[in-house]
Amino acid sequence: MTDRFTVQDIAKKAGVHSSTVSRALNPATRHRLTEEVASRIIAIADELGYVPNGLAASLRTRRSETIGVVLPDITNPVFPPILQGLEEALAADRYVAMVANAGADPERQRLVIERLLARQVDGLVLATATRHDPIIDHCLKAKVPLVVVNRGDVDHRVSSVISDDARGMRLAVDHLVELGHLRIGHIAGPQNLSTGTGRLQGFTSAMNGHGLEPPTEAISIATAFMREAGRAAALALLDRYSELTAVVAANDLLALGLYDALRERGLSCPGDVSVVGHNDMPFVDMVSPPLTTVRIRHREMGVQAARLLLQLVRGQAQGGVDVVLKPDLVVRESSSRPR
Amino acid sequence: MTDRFTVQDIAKKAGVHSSTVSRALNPATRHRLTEEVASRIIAIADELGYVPNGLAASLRTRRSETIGVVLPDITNPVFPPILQGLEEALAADRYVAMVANAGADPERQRLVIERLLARQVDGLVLATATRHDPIIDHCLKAKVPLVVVNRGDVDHRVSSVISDDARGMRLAVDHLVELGHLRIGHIAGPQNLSTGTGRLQGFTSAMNGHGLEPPTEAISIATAFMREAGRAAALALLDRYSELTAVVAANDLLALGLYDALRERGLSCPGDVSVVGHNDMPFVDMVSPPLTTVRIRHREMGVQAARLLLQLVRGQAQGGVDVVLKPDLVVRESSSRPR
DNA sequence: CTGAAAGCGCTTACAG
DNA sequence: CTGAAAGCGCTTACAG
Repeated sequence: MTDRFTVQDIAKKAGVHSSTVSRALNPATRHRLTEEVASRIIAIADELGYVPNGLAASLRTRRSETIGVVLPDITNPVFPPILQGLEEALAADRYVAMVANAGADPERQRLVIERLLARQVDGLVLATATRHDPIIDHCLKAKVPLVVVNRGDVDHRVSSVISDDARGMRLAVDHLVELGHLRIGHIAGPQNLSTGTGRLQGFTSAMNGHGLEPPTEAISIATAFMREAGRAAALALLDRYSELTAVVAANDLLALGLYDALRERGLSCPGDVSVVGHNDMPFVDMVSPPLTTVRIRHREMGVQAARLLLQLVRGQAQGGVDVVLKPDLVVRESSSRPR
Repeated sequence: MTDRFTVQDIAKKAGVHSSTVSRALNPATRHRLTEEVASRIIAIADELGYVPNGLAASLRTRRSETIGVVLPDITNPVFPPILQGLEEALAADRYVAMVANAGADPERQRLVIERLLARQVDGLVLATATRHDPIIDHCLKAKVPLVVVNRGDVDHRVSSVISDDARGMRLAVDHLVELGHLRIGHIAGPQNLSTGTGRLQGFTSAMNGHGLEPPTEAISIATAFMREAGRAAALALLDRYSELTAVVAANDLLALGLYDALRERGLSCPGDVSVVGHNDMPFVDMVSPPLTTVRIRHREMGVQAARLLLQLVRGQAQGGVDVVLKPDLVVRESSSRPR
């Protein structure tokens, strides 16, 4: 923020008033000026390399054209594509994203959101939402336009972009049942996240749809959507439900943790245990064996979230809208007929 | 940006002047007030849920406490850890990152940077820099504090945080030579990027250090640091230098493309060809075979970049400083003795 | 220790 | 079609 040129500088050079400069530089008001005056002003601005002070403009117009994005963990490979889609759709409307990695701690998340609000973001995208998140209440009270992405708000107080988890789990279970599996386990995600509960419910009802009733020991809940937590949950599962011939993991990271556990127990995949993941995150086609998984279009998720939010910001839409993306099954080599 | 409370509102409630409110709310000036007045003001601010307008403050103080981060492609797995480190170190100083995905097109990059400057970022982190990047001149002319990350500026006009590529390639080549390899190929990165040239030079001099002179056909230059470009460069390399027993790739994405090419040609790794990558990006320990690679501490890279930039912003340092990170070799299963 | 005033750089009703 | 004025919400020399 050094000594840049201002509308005043240009006004002086052009021999006009600063308000005229402002009108000339704004495409929407340019037509109200004499052609000659407008082009003279623009020429001078170009010559000086004038860069408008967006802060001053925002203070006056009360729009910052900035969106805050709150992530729990940017190194989780599902978020970069979401961010890519978000950023792309926002940029098309000259919006810019302020990205903050807030971790899983609600205290820290609240602080991060406070900072974004202090910077006058026009709206917020939360990828951190838990099922009944008090932070959502907080945002709602502050009347910030808000969209929740990847994870939904069970109370439907807010717009969200999520994947159809019931469908995703049905695809996974149908695939395994078609291959001949009957004793299928599930490594579930944390039950305070909608993706955790939604996929667990989806698993159970998909099993029921085939007349199968998974025993309680078939379900192992991981403490986090992370590889290490997946490994721990998988070890427990393998120990107490050793008859299983296949496992559906609530996401790919958990599936990779399951791979680790299988290796430790000397079990082969898919020989001893077939595995299906969820997300189709980058590079799971390269792991050994290449992972069969449910594909979610994360980039699209980001694009939709940006559109939803921009409509909210402009008052062109109401909150409480859910965009539900349709996932597909990608069959690779981690699933085969049971022994 | 709705009707929030302002210092005026608080001043009225407290029966003081707005400047007194400002002083009470700023920890650095609070001590100049009577204990009683200060705490009364703070209590009222808390009660109203007052959130200061950072835009107005920035306009006045000429510091936005915002840093612009320009990435070529956030879905490239090296960037999330860099971003994580950046964001973490910035947040510690109450700074926030505006992240823009600019792609590889210089025109678009320039536009993106212009937008960030218009929003009055206090500094810029560029992960997009080419070896002699005109955009760096542009930023220098605009006098924005600037740090280049991951890729260096060959002209040393600007501070950068990079990895010691000569050392990295030496580690890779030494490892292969120790295993008994003599005919080693190199899949190089684009030669307009410092990582492309630096690693190619590093490869050649490491080979020379062992009295080996790689023939011209041992080097294949990829058009981009991407898996598909790696595959294409690898196919060309395998065709024209079929005697090779090992390949060093300039990064892991290229190595994965090489894996694709080996599979297509019916060659095994490490049986027929040993492979060493560069970066140790997430999950290359899970691919088949687990990739031997040079580990760069990308998170640390982001942390250092943030520190360097913050010093620059505060005038506590000059530009033109290079922080060079020391990489290590991680031996996995893609490298073994030659047949 | 506190107040009153000025000003950061824009935009936009209001005149003419 | 253009100008003059006011104001967005802060902070900070300057008084007293």
